[in-house]
Parts: sequence; structure tokens; C-alpha cells
Amino acid sequence: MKHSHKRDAICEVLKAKRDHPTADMICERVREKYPEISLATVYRNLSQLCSDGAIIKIGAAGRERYDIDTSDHTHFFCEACGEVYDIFSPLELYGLANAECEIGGKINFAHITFRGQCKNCIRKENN
Amino acid sequence: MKHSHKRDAICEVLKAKRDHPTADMICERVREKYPEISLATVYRNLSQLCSDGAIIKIGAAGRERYDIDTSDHTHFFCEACGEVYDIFSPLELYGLANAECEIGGKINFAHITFRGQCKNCIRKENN
DNA sequence: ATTCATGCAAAGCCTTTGCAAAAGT
DNA sequence: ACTTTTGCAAAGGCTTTGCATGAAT
Repeated sequence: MKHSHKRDAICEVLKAKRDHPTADMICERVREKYPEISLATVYRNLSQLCSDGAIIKIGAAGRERYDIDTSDHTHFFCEACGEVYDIFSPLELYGLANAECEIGGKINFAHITFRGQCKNCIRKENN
Repeated sequence: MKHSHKRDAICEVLKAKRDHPTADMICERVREKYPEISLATVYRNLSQLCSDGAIIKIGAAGRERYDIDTSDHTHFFCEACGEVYDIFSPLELYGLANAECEIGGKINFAHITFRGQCKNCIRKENN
């Protein structure tokens, strides 16, 4: 993999604002620095960075979002505004061994996603 | 909601084989009985059944799968063959209160999905 | 020099929608 | 009769790809 300024800019964008942007959100932000960047380049770099393990893709039903924090953490989707938040509080999952036993396979990842309403949307609702 | 034979057939298909089929898999199977059914009808009925709470959609990154078992259970994606399995073993998640506290919002669902390799794929790999 | 990255446009894939005809109550 | 459902074809939205050009080593 060769060095590329556009790819750097994509990583910068992901580092600057940890709001789990979509590909086109990333594209828009990179365009502030490189107005000519194409969405295809953004997609190509994102999938490259994913296979490299530099970033993660948050499977969000047809609209992928990207996160440069690859450490073990959980995501919270606000069902009202669609925003994605990080959760770093430790979570303990019991029963994993039983689950593995039940299917007779090997579990590599336990992907936990919460859904609900975020602080801001609750506040709005009460007004 | 009026009664419809096509919708019945879709439910039948989902009941008959609990392999979490995609919309086009369902369409193919329904075609054994109703060769003229269109994919649009399948999609329309699936989304209707989802809003009714009769079935659930398993968010699977661009390729939705459907499950007629709406009881509380977990899913296991085999990363090798792409198959989706059910897990009914009870799982306990600790730390949810802390998570809720961290974001200051309200968690409605804890969506847990496992990824790994299923029994069959492990067997194949060892041959 | 050779290899990888990029922009553009086109295609791909899954899903939704508009419309007129058919089926359900 | 009136309303929902259907098939068809078209459009939609997100993502990937082919190709020639441009940048990196």
C-alpha cells in the first residue's frame, strides 16, 4: 500500500470527529481540503482501511458507518435521530459458553448493539 | 389488513424452514406454489409483517434476512458460509445500567449477534 | 519504470414505489 | 362498491468496478 494524501485525509476526518460518519459524510468533509475527491475514492480507501484493520465498519442496515476506534466497545443507535454513540462502560456477557455449545461452532465476536433514544431526543420529546 | 394467499404462503415458507431466508430466497420458495409472484410483493408483505411484529428482520449488512420466530433469541452468523443460526441458550448481559448511564439515554433493545464459524465449516476446514 | 491511487461514469445489488388490473370483504 | 393486494417496470439509494490518467516509490 502506497502512501496517499487522500487516504490520510480520510483518516484525519475519522479522527477529528468521532461521530461514526457514513461514506458520503466523510467525502463531504474531505472535500473541504480536497474538493476534487470522488466518492469512489472514499469507498475504495474505506474498504482498504477495513481490511487492514485500521478502521471498523458498523453494520447499520444499508447505510454503513465507519469508526477509527477499533478498541473493544459497544454502539448505541438512537432510533429517533439515527445518531450512533459509543459506549465504553464494561459489559459482561454470561452464557457465551452455552451458546457456543448449542451451535457446536466457534464464536469469534460478540457484536452487541443497543438501540433506544438518546439524551437529546428524550429532551426534545419532553418539550 | 385483508387476507391474502400470497402473504400466507410467505409465512408458510418462513415457518417451514427456519434458515432466515433473504427476500429473494423467500420469493423462490413461494414460486413453487405461486409461480407468478413478484419480488415486489414479497418485499411489500415482508415489511408489512415486520411492522405488525409478526416477523423480524435480521440486519445483515445490505442483505436482510427474515425470521418468523419473534421470541427473544440471539443470532449467529457463520463467517465462512454466511448461514445464520439461532441461539436459544439464555444470555445474561451485565453492565447495561452503566451503559445507559454513560450515554444518558434510554436503551430499548440490546441486539446481540455472534460471528464465528459454524460446525459444518469447521469440519470442512479440518478435512 | 513500475506499481498503486484517483476521477469519472457506468454498472451492480437490494429495495421501494407508481400505476393499472385483480382479488378480498 | 370499496379497499387492499398484486405484477410489472421503473426508479432509488448505496456501493463497487472498468478504464485511462496521475501520483508515489
